[in-house]
Formats: sequence, C-alpha cells, structure tokens
Amino acid sequence: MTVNTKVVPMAQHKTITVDADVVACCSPIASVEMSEAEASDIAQIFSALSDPVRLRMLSMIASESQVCSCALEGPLAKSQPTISHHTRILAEAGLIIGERRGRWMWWRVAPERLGAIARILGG
Amino acid sequence: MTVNTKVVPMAQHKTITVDADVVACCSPIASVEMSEAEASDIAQIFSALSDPVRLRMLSMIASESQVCSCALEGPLAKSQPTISHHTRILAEAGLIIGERRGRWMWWRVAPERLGAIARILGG
DNA sequence: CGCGTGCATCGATGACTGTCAATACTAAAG
DNA sequence: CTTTAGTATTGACAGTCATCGATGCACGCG
Repeated sequence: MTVNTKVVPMAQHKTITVDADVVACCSPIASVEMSEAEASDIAQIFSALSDPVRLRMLSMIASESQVCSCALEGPLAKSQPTISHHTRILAEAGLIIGERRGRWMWWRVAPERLGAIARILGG
Repeated sequence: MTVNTKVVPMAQHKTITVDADVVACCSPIASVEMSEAEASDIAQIFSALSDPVRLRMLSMIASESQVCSCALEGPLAKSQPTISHHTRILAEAGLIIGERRGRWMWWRVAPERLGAIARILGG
C-alpha cells in the first residue's frame, strides 16, 4: 500500500474509508506496462478476492443489498473472529462498506470499485 | 481445485492446459450466492492475480503479444526460478498460455479468460 | 448501574507462499 | 558426442495468512 492510499485503521464502531481513486485511475492491463507501485495496489485488491470465504461473503452481500455481520457467521460456517477478520480485509480493499447501526454492523458492496477492477482486466 | 478443473501437471516442455469453462460458466457475483466449489475455483484465479510480480508479468505479456521467459527476468528483477514459478501459476490459472519454440518459452495471454473474470465482477 | 449481546482485537498455531541457490532436463550448435 | 544455453524442478528458509479461543469494548435494555 502506497502513500496514495489512505486506509484509516479501523477503530471500533468507526467506518473504514478508502481512496477509491487508487483503482479508478488505473488502465487496462494490456494498455501499458504496470509500475511496481500500481502493481502493489492492485495486487492488494485481488488478494482480498483470493479467498473462498471472502468471495462467498461478497456474493452474499451483493445478492442482498445489506447484510449484517451476524448473518454471515452461520452460512459461512466460520467463527465470529474469522468473519470479522474477513470483513475487515474486504473493507480495507474498498470492496464493501460498513455501517454500524445500534449493536449491529451492516455491510454493502461498493459497486463502482468492482466495476473499476473489471475494467482493469479489460472487460 | 475441484474435479471440474483439469490441470495437467506441467511436465517439462509440455504445455499446461486448463478447462476454461470453469470460469466461463460462472455468474456475476451479485446474481446468486456462490457455492463453496465455485468460490474455490474463482479464488484460485484471483490468487494468481494477487502478486505484484505476476501482475507486472501479465501486463508485459498483454502489452506485447508474445513474450519470451528470458525477456521477463531482467525487467522484473527476479531470478530465473522465480520467473518460472510465476509463469507456471499464471498458466495454471488459465491466464496465460505457453508454447515452446526451440529453447525458448513464449507466453501469450488468454483474453477470453480475462473477460470471463471481469464478467464475474459485474462488468 | 449491572447485564447481555454483537463486534473488534490479541495471541497462538498450522498452513501456505515468494524467493533463490543448486541441480536436472531439453534442445540446438559445434 | 560434447558443449552451451534456456527452462523446469527441488529443497530450504523467511514471511504471510487463515483460523479460533480468550478477552476487551460499545451499545441497548431492564
């Protein structure tokens, strides 16, 4: 992660914010050769997508419009700390956005960012 | 990796072949919730994309139409075994296709597969 | 206030990964 | 056949990651 990317370390009950331009700026993979910095930034996003549990999480969150953390634990068959770990990684990659409502944490996808990544792949 | 995916273990001077339908079949991430098997297959592909060196490799191969293994070692500043390791992972993920010509190994991208992945992300 | 609940963090652990030196393999050239 | 050059494989090592129990923190309720 370079200085361009502002990831606020997630204090409790606060929302992770990510600079979406990091990806929005980048060109399709075939157009120009990638710099080391670009490659590192993009790799972090693909890294967030490289785990089966996180992919299923993202799929669940994208299918419904809002999903509570508590609703992920059961279907994914993972412990609560593990769920929290994965939501954090997806959020730090800018793929989902969290909002605290009362005792519950609600997640939704960041569709622009998914589109930006798709564009990098030349879609 | 499930039984659906046929990855021929790479014997020397032979070409890695991958069943491209594994991804071509799959729906956008928001349409239906992903099965465990689907998630594992797709995660393997994103895993191949989650390394900066491999991303730059893919970018170089996509920029030119054909690239020799020997032409990657210098610009990427990695040892020959490391280059071979990364090309193998990209090939096993079906992202690049290798062909031996004489003593040289030439790589090209598999554009349909990049498009299929982009489509999964909702592009 | 005290209690219960949902989530985040810490610490530990087993598994995986990127890297390279050494080595084996293959194909062309002498 | 011997040599040379490009690539693949092996083995080892350090770093990273997924997972979960234990614990801490924040919120709402009685």
